[in-house]
Amino acid sequence: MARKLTAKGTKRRSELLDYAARTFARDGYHTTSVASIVEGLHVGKGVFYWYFASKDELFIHILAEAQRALRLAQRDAIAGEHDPVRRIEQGIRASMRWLSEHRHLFVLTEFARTEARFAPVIRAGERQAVEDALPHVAAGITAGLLRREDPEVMTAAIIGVTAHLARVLVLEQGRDPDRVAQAAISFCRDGILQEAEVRAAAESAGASG
Amino acid sequence: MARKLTAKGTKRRSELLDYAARTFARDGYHTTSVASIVEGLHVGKGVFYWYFASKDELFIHILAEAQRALRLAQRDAIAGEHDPVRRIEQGIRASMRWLSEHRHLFVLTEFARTEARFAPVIRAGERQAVEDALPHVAAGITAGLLRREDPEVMTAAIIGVTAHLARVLVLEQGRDPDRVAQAAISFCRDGILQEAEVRAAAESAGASG
Amino acid sequence: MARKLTAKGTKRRSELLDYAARTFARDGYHTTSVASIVEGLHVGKGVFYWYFASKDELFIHILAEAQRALRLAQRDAIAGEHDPVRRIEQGIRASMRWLSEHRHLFVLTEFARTEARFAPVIRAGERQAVEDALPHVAAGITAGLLRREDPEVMTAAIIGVTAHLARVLVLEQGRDPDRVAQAAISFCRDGILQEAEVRAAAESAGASG
Amino acid sequence: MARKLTAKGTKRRSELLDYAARTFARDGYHTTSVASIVEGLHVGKGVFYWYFASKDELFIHILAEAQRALRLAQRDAIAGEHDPVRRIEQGIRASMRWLSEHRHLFVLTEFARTEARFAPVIRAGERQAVEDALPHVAAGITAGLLRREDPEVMTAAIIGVTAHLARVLVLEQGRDPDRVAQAAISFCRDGILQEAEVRAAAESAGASG
DNA sequence: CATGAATGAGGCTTCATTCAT
DNA sequence: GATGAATGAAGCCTCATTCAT
Repeated sequence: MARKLTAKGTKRRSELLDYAARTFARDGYHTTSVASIVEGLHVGKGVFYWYFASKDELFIHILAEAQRALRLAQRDAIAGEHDPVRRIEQGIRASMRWLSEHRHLFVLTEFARTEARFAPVIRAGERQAVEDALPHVAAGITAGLLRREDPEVMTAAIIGVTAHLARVLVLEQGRDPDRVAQAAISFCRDGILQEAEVRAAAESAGASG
Repeated sequence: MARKLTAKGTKRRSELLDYAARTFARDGYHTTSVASIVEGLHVGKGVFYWYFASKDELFIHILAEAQRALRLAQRDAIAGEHDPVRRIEQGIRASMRWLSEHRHLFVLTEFARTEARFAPVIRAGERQAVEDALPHVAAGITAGLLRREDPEVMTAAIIGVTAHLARVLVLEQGRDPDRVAQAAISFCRDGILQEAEVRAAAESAGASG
Repeated sequence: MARKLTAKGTKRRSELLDYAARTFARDGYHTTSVASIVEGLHVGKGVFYWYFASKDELFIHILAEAQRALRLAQRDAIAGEHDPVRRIEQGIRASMRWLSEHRHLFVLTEFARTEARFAPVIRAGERQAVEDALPHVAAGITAGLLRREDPEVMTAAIIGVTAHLARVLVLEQGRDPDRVAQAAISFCRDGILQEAEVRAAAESAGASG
Repeated sequence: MARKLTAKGTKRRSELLDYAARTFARDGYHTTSVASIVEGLHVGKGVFYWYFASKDELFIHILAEAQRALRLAQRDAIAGEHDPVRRIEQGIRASMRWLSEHRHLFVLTEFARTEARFAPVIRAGERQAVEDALPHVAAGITAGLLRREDPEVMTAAIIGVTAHLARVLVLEQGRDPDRVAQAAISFCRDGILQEAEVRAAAESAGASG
C-alpha cells in the first residue's frame, strides 16, 4: 500500500483499524469476516481493499501499531526518571494503565501469538520490550540495587507478572489498574517471602505459643 | 455422543485427540481442517464424527483434559509436602515441567482464551488453579512465612511468572525447565530487590568508590 | 430380500417398519436417518440392513403396506352392503376412520407423492382406489340414483373431499372422525346448494321481507 | 438479508426463485442441491447466498410468494361479482386455472406440508384461504342459497375437491382446467345424488322394468 | 473512491451403506 | 444374527478477494 491519503482518507483508514481491532478482540479474528467489518461501518467492500491489501495485512498493522503505542507510553513514563528501580516501577505502572485502556489490543496480542503467521510479529515486539527494560535491570544490578540474577530472567518475570495481573485482575475482575500496578511492583520488588527478621520473630512466637 | 467404545474405539479416540491437539498447536485451530486431521491419520472423514460431535467439541475435550492433567501433576508434586512455602515451590516446579513436556497443550490454552466460545473453559480452569494454590499462600501468611499481602494477588502473580517464563524461556528459548523453575521460584520468593543490608553496603561502597 | 424369518425375526421386522413409519411421519423422510432409527430401537445398524436392502426399500414397503391396509378396511366396510350409495358412504366412513387411526401413514403418503422415486407407488395406489370405487358409482348412475356425470370425476371428487377433510378437520383440528365422515358424506351426496323449493321459499320471503 | 438490490440484483433474485422452484418441483426439495441450482444458472455458489440466507429460507420465500399469488388470482376473479354462489364458483375457476398454470408451485405446497419446518407456512396459508372463502359461504347460507351446514366444513370440502381434481385430473391426466373447474363446481353445488323426483321416476321405471 | 455483485475454493458436517469381528 | 467401526461422496454454507459500473 503506502498510498498517499487525503485527510478524509486518513480518517477512514483509522476508523477501519479501530473498528476492526475492537471486533477482532470481541469476536475473534477468524470469526470476524471482512463483510461484517464493512457492514458495521456502513461502507462497501471496496473501501476495505482500498486501504488494506488483505485482512491479514490489516491485522498486522493493528498489532504493530499497538506495540508501538505501548512502547511510547512506557518511554514517556520513564522520561524524567533516572533511578533504575523507579524506572522499572514506572514502566510497570504505565504498562498496566495502557493495557487497561486498550484491553482490546491486549487480547489481540495474545491471539496473534497462537498463529504461525502472526507469532513472529509478537515475538519481535516482546524481544523489543525485553531489550527496552533490560538496561534498567542491568543498571540496577550494577548499582547493587537489584539481586545478581540473570537480568533477562528478571525482565521476563516482570513482564509476565504485569501482563498476567493485567489480564486477570484488571480485565477480568475489573480491579483498579493503579492498585494492581502497585501490587505488581510490590511483588516484583520483594517477592512473597516475609523478611528474615520478621519471620524469625513469628517463628519464635509460634514456638512459644 | 457418550458412546460405548470398544478397546479399539478407545484407542482411536485418543489417537484423534492427540493428533488433533498437536496439529492445532502447530498450525492453529482455525487453520487446521478436520479433513487434514483425518488425512493425517489415514482414516475416513466419518471417523472424526463417530467420536466427536464437532470440531469445537473435540477442542473443548482437549482443553479440559489438559487442565485436568496439569492439575494432577501439581497435586502429585505437593503430595508429601506440608510446608506451605515448599508446596508452592513444588507446584511451580511441577507446572514448569508439565508445560515443558506438553508444550502443545500450553499453546492451545493460550489460544482458547482468545475466542469467546472457549474462553469460559480456560477461565474456569484458571479459577480452579487459583483456588488450588490459594490455601497454601494463605497458610504461609498465617504462619508468618509470607508477607501479609492479598493472597489472591500473590497467587495470580506466581501463576503469571511461571506461565510467562515457561513460554519465553523454556518453549521459545529452549532453556532447561528445572533451571527456569528454580529462577521463577527465586523471583517469586525474594523479588528483584537486593536485601537491605547488602544494598546499604553497596551504596556506601558506591559512595566511597 | 424375501428372507425366511424366524418368529423373532418377523417381530423385529415389523418393529422396524412401525418405528420408521412413525419417525418418518413426525420428522420427515429425509430428516430421519437410518442411524436414528436403529438408535431409537437400541439395535445395531446391521439389523436394519439385515431386514431391508435400503432406506428407500423400507419406505416403499411402508407405503405399500399402508395402501393395502386402507384398501382392506374399505373392503370390509362394504362387505355386507349392496346398495351402491350406501357402499360409497361406508367407504367414506371407513376411510375417515382409518386415516384418523393411522395418521402417520397418511402423512407419509402425502410426502411420497412429491418425490419422483415414490410417486409412482402412490399413483398406482390411487388408481387402484379409483378402480375400487368406480363400479359403485357407475352402478349408482345406472340405477338412476346418481347424477349422470363422468363417474371418474365423481370418484376423484369424493376421494378429494374425504382426504382433505381428514387432514384438516380430523388430523389438524382434532374433530371426531365419524362426525367428519358424516359431513363429508352429506357434502358429497347433496352438495352445498339449498334445494330448489327451499331456495324459492327463501327468496320470496326475502323479497317480501 | 433484506439487502438493497439494484435492478440487476432484483432480476437475479427472481431468476433464482423461479429456477429453484421449478427444480424443487421436478426433482424434490431434498434431492435438489444448491450446487445444482447455481450450476443450472451458470453462476457461482456465492450468488445463492448473496440473495438468500439459506436453502430453507429460499424455499419459504417461494411458498409465501405462491400463496400470495394464488390469493391475488382468487381476489381478482371475484372482484366484480356480488352473488355469493357465483363468487365461490369464480373462486374455484380461478384456483383451478392458477394451479394448472403454476403446477410446480402446487407440487411444492404439497411437499411443504410434510416437513415440520415448512408445514406451518402451509397451514397458515390454508387458514387464510378458508378465511377468505368463509364469508361467501356464510353469506350464501344467510341468503338461503346454501344449505344450513357448518360453513367451515363446506369451505374445506370445496377446497379439497378443487385441489384434488386439479392434481389428479389436470396435472396428472392433463385434462382441460376449465372443464375440470366446471365439474368441480357442479360437484360442489349439487353433490352426486340424483334429484329426488328424477330418482323416484327412475325407481318406478326400474320397478316396472 | 465507492458500491453491489460475483467468484469459487474450501470448511464443517451428515449419512446411506459396508465390513470385520 | 448382531455390533461397533469405518467409508467417502455429497451437502450446506462461509468468506477473502476481485470486478464492473
